Amino acid sequence: MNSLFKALNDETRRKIVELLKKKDMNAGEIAEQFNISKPSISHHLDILKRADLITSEKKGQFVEYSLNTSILEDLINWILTLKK
Amino acid sequence: MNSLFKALNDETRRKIVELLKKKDMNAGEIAEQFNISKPSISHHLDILKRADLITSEKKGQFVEYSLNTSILEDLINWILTLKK
DNA sequence: AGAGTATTTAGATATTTGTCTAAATAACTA
DNA sequence: TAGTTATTTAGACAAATATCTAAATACTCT
Repeated sequence: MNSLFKALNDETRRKIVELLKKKDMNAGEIAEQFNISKPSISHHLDILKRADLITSEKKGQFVEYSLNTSILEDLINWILTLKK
Repeated sequence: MNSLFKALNDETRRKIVELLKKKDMNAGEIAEQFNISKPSISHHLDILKRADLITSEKKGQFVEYSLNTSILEDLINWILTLKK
């Protein structure tokens, strides 16, 4: 739960997640969408991956990232317990 | 959205929110539940309040805090857009 | 094998954050 | 009014975080 909230507590990472909702993208394509260096984006991707919010797959020299929506169930359930 | 994720990105604050789900509590009662100084708890309450997750009402010399679940709608909606 | 491209790792740095103690503010009580 | 209790504000500090550049790794292609 901690890693999930931590991962989403950053505007850049939330935007990455929103991008990946539309379609899978490789690291370079993701980085293009931001005015942030590639190493920084790589770091954000790592945090999202540790939180299980995204998965990655090596495709030749590219690394393709995909959204993993199943983990969001946990988040929704936590929130719903608060709303009774 | 930013302040909401920031507010929830802390174990102590999430526990405060869970406590307030059960019943309204004043600042001192909340602080009793943690091994953290009262000023620190006061700071956490301030962050939760800025995120609109809780409200406060002065009652004599006490300040009573309540959970505001309506703001959680925004959070759920954001998550649901990701799940399509 | 060597050059070029994609991505990550390492190390540095400035900012943010959670915590503390001490002091200030506010309200009750004798 | 003076003392006590409840809470917040102020200021300091260590740890965490987002970012950068430079270098390393991994893959492609001629």
